[in-house]
Amino acid sequence: MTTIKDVAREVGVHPSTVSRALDPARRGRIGEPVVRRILEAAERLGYRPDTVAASLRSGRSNMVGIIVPDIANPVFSPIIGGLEDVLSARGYALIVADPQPQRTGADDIVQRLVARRVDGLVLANVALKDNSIERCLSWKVPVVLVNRAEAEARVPSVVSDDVAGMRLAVAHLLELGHRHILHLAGPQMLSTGSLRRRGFVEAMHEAGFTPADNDIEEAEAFTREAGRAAALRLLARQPEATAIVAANDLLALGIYEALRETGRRCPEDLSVIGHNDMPLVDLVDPPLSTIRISHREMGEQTGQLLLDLIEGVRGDAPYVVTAPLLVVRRSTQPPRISR
Amino acid sequence: MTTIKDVAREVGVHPSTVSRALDPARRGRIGEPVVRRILEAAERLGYRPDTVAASLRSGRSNMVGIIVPDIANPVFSPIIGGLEDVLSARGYALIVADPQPQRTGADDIVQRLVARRVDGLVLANVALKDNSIERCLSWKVPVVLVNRAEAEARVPSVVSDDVAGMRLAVAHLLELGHRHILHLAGPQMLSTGSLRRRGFVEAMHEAGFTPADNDIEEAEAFTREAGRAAALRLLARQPEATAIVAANDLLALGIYEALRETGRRCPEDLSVIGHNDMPLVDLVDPPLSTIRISHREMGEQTGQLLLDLIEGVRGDAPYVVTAPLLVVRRSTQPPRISR
DNA sequence: TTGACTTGCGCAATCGATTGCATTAATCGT
DNA sequence: ACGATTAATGCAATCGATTGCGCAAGTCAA
Repeated sequence: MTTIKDVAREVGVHPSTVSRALDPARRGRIGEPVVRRILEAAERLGYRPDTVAASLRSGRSNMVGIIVPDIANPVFSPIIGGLEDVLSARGYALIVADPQPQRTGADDIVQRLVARRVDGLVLANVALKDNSIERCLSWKVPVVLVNRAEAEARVPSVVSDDVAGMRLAVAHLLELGHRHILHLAGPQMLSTGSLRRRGFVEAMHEAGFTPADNDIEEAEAFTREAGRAAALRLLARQPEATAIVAANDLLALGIYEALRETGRRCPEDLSVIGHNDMPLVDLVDPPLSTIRISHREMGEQTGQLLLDLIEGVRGDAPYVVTAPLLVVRRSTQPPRISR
Repeated sequence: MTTIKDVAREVGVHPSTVSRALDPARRGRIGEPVVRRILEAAERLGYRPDTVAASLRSGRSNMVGIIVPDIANPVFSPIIGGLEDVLSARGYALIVADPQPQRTGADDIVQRLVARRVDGLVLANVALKDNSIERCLSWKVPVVLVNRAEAEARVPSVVSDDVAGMRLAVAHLLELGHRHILHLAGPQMLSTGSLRRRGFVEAMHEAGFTPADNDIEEAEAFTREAGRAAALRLLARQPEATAIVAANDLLALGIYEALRETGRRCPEDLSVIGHNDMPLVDLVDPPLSTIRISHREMGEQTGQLLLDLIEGVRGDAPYVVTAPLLVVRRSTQPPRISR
């Protein structure tokens, strides 16, 4: 491994000069011909700056960490992809950490990442209350939330506009002629779960309806199985309803299973609309109508925001919302002529 | 941030003593009571070792990098998940890098990761020939391939047993009574593409058949669209066939589309079997029979292997294959009574 | 010509932990 | 009881780059 000293010796200058010449930002203070010779020598010797040594002295590591509950989740993986994209374009590396609940708490992970001197942190773990945020705040490490909001907006976050999304879903069903619309909500301890529930209620209100508590059922997790179970409860309670809006595609697929089990058909007997537009939901039977969210774009926005924060471009804590899109497929249709 | 010096001063010993006391491996050389006092003080002061400083001196970073072509790909994300799992359990952090073809070559990424002093590298980029491997070899950084094999087995790799998988698929179709079986192959520049094609041919041979070149068509990418196009070509050429084994689930779904377009039905007119068992293929119409591969497990094995390599536990370059599993759903059934 | 700046670069400290070697104190064999 | 080990800890160099400060030469105005 050739170091900065080797280059310095080769050119006949002091290492510090090499350091400056190699940094485009400080290159200006060095004479033009010297810079050229240094660049040339560095190239020739195959010099690669040692990021670790640089971090130690400068305090910046050019690394950011992201904490996700499940890397393989189709919601989070595109977020990671988008994030990594903008990060690497600016020379940052991304460390992904997936807290194993049984092994170590999420805030221990924050510690570990901070010990690695990450310049910033992205929190994608969706639990509404956990103290990772406090940890970051107390350590003064730049942090942004993604796919998750915080009640007191102390830190910036990037989320989909759940109210707008729910508005789209409700408007679509209303337009088809549905009047009795249910909501299969996600876990209320999770950010998206509660946000979307609120979005649903608000959207219904705007349309002049007042959903009863009975019209909403909460699934215990964002899984097909939990969706199936909750749908069974909900349908037993409200057999007259003609449509359900689910807080998430997985829950919607759970509804499919519940319908099959109870001998109903989608969309003839019940319209179902999901949320997220995850891969392949256009191929299930029936193809799922849903609200499309560009998670990759959310990841990109998160990266931009975090980098701005790290590099001090902005001091405020913006709350970025990305616009959702209605995708109509075949799981929604007008209700049967009723009564 | 409290450093090792602070702890030393607090306890009244030399920093080096603290360093040793904190490392379980070298703790033995330090007196028991001193160790206790150091541990206690470290705890009380909230000491966190600075990983960066340690890396600089020791040369190890406790980080490994993984280079993947697409983080959001349902094949790779569970691999990353499994890998991260075993890595973090042993105190390693995982950097994921996703080479943007247009921006920077994959070997540039290798350089960047090496500059960060990663202790090891996982290559998941599937192109059969690229020189990342050479880079790693020349830099002597431990590397293992995952979901990809190399002709000359210079470096260890973890792959699914494609021959066994194809054997399962072929045996299943044979057992159902199919005799004219086609293969929709993946791109042959990709490791899985060529391995599975070979697997198919070999499995057919073992069963006493000799697939003609005409029975195999290569898709240009592992995507639904490429699968559809290739399936169209293949079906036009071999309208008499009763079954297709696809190199991958996405291709199988592409076949579904081609069938729909040409007015055939699956499984009545043609049986289709995929490969990977990616999420949700049990919900498409019809539910896809496929070969299940545990990508997460592959990721875990990769992690183990890499750590062993890094820590010098083993010097050989093992070639780990994981066993695939046949999952029968509804896209395969006995052929119509023919002739 | 001189004093005030500016420009270009060298000097040396520094970041925080690790580690080979040196040193002191305690233990042992005979 | 004394030299030889052994055990426990201190010392100081080191990893490779960054950076505040300082110095010398050059520039410019008066």
